[in-house]
Amino acid sequence: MTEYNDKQLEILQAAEKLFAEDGFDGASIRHIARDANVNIAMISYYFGSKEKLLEALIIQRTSGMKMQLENISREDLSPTEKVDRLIDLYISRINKNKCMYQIMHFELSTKKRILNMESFMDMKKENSAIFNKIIVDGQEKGFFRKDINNALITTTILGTLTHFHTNRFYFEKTLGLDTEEAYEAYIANELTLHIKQTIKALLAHEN
Amino acid sequence: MTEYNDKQLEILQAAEKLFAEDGFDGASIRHIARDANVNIAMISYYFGSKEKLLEALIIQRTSGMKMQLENISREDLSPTEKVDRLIDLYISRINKNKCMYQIMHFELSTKKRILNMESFMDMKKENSAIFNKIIVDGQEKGFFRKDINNALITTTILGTLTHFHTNRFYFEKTLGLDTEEAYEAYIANELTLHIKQTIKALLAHEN
DNA sequence: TTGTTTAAATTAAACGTTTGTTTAATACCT
DNA sequence: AGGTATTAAACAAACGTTTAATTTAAACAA
Repeated sequence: MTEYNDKQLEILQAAEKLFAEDGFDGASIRHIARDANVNIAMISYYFGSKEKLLEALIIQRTSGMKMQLENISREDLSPTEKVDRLIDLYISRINKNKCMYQIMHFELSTKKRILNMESFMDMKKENSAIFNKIIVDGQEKGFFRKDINNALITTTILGTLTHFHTNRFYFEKTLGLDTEEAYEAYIANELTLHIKQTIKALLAHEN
Repeated sequence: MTEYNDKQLEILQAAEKLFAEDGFDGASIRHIARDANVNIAMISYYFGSKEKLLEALIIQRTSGMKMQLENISREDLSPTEKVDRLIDLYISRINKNKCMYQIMHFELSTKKRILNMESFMDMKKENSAIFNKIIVDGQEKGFFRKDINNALITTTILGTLTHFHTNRFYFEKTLGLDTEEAYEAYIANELTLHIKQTIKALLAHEN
């Protein structure tokens, strides 16, 4: 893990906020520098370019996920409990890094961006492999049915979660989530429950 | 519905493609004009501004959904069959308007944009209401369980679908979807099946 | 504790592009 | 002739990046 000094960390933090709010193109170097209380030139000086700043940010924020997945995998829990824990992990992780995932979502949808795709995809593959191992284990032990598409389970979890966040404004209005607390609480309770219910219904045997 | 002449339609089409590829900020007026074979000034002349061009595009492309939903609602089908049809509709609609949904996803995640949010949300609410009516009908007739969060069902459908499209590059690599046809086929078969399976498992009684 | 040296940090200013939009002139068509 | 369509050119503003000069901080020698 690369070490960053205080100024660099401030730049990363300001960049995270502004990239998420305004998008990569919308957020200007000058704005980021102003928010981070540094000179514009410092960003090129430390990170080389705007693109490389984004790369550094993504690497910084996405590391550590693999270890957390492995911890769950190793714990002494039933497959069903493990799935619960997996969902909790995804939700808390996306909640904690809301901005980051907004940016990645943003960036992934533009075809042109280079964005060190290879290393990013490798990370995704590793995480998926651990997740898949847990599901297959549950299938072999007879807890989960086998006629399902394992590769798409995380897609449904992450998709539901991300779609909720992306349409935050809509849900705030229709569900009456006036405050930040109400919004967070809805995710922690209703949304979490819905995702667990959905995934477990899919995995459960039914003849 | 506003009537557009040939040139205006060409502009809208080029804008749709480029907004989706490069994002709103990333796509320049000059690029759009070049692709549409019109002078740069014509875009301001016809649509007023870049922002208003986006608004016109979204309104053009999102109209008609309500009617299709109502058609399904009115048909003489079992609640379970209706849900299947609803999912088919969402999938085909997003598939047909891939670019459009990419743009909207893009735009929804930036806080600043104005984007006629009110009328857009009204449309979403209307669509959700029709969807919800179908679910509630199925619940009252005893086909679906009642201890689920109806408001989040579309979130899971659309989220799964959108997340798959957003991470297209990842799935192409990991699932070996080399060609456009293979990608489309995977959506039409596996992904569609997965979503139907998931939603029906969630809705189904199990005691 | 001094003065000197050296590299890193920091700055203001300027660079060359590109941006969205407007203007003012011209072409087209009824 | 008269209104719409179309154009090339110009506009000011904002963009990411670089430069060259200055400050800061640490290392070292006397």
